Amino acid sequence: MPELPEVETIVRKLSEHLPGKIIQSVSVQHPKSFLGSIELIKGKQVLGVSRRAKILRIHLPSETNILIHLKMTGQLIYTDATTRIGGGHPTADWVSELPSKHTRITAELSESSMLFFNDQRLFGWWKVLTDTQVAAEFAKLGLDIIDPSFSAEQLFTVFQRTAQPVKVALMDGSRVSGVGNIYACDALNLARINPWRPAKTLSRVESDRLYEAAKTVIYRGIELGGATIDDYRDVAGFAGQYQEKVLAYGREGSPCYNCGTPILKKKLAGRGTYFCPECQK
DNA sequence: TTAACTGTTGATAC
DNA sequence: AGTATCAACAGTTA
Repeated sequence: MPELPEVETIVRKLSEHLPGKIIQSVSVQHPKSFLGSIELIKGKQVLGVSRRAKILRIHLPSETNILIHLKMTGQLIYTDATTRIGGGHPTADWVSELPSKHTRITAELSESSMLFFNDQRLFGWWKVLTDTQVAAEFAKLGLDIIDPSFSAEQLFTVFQRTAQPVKVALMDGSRVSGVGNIYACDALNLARINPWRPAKTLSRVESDRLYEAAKTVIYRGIELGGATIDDYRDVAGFAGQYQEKVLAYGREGSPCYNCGTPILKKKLAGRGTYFCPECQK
């Protein structure tokens, strides 16, 4: 899925629509997708929507929350009365056909609005948790790479502590959150660092360069509404734009923007890794 | 036809 | 403890 920019794009849109709405009913089409009690969220009014790492959080009263992870193929699609009238909230054509074969959860909200959770591969989930339980979940995560309280210093410390390839360390959510495969490949290309370099061999200068590069590509991803390689869609069902601006990811054989050398694709820790053999030595 | 691939991350086994 | 591999699943591509 959806890495940090994709989830952030969804959070920003849902924040315009959901607060104030009442969850009138929730129907679960696939039991594996929903953990916890529907009764705890039914009739509750949405207070807000936020994000930590790649996890979306719907805040409800009484210290109750819905955490949502889209994993590889999850989608959250929002519709309301203005969607159908064709007013201020246009949606992709296929959205009117929902629920679809891949719709796993359907929530009916007040004011004729709906929230659909589609997830082809069934890795994603909704969990109903208390504030305390949410805090426990989040405690396992490293800070977001774009969190203002994260720093170049902290990233360097993360790298110093492991001999794993720097790409693996960068993508390890228990150390630092939000960087998935697409943005990791692009950040390393922008910083001109080889993905296989043992993390602890990076100099402070290189680590800082990677930190800035990662933030650059992630902010670019947010500005462009995320990357749609295959399944990711925004809440209205439309594709993002970052895939058209990728630096390395998916660009096998195309010239590196740094030096013109064709981008290679190899496997690193089981993940497709795109890099430039010349400037990312 | 079959095998390998896919944006995630937890569990498991060294 | 740290790290590498696999598995969850369905669909697409080679």
